[in-house]
Amino acid sequence: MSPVPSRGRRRVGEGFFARDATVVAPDLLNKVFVVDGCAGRIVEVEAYTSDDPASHCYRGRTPRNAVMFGPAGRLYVYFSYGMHYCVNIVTGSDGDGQAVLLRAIEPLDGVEEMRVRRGAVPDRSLADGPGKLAQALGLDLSDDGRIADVYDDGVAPPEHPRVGPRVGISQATDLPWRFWETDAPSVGTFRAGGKPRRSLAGQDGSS
DNA sequence: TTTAGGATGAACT
DNA sequence: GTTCATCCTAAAA
Repeated sequence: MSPVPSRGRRRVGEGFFARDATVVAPDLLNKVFVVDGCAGRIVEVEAYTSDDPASHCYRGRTPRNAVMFGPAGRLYVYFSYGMHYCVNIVTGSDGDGQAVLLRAIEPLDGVEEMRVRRGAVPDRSLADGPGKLAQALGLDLSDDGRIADVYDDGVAPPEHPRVGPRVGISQATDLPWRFWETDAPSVGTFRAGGKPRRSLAGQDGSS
């Protein structure tokens, strides 16, 4: 077993996550998420805070989201739509009820293992969505609450990450708390609601 | 290339 | 009974 990535990668401690989700989220871009020998660079995330109507913890603590109210740096995994899991990393102070949803990663290590779990798909499609990400890394409810392994391999977060409204929710869709890496091939071709506009910054410049 | 709609299980009110 | 932070397939341009 060689997949333990210690050389050249520095583990991100709990202090990193013990900040506001809206701060941690963009800072997580380009970090390396490691699970049981599989690793991927985080290229798309969404922040969820306790003030957020779209967040599971908005209405208070429940058995399902209990982990979110615990200490930062843990995984919050839940089952959604009867078909897939979603992976979050708990942020903020103990008891805050915040998390950052991992939406997409770029496979780095354990690609073969991911492909076994995901099937024969292009690399960029191995984990280019919340559900696929969980499947590729083999995460499920039994991983709820485990310590998140995030590493910094020296690649800084993008200075100007793409920012936009979050996807797939029906509330608070105006909150620009979705961040993604501009050049990541794993992001960009999703469904209508999630696809970034061709020019978020430049706008249409019509006329 | 883009858009639209259906499927599916668990938790919450 | 309703909601849900998604994914996949089909069809059209």
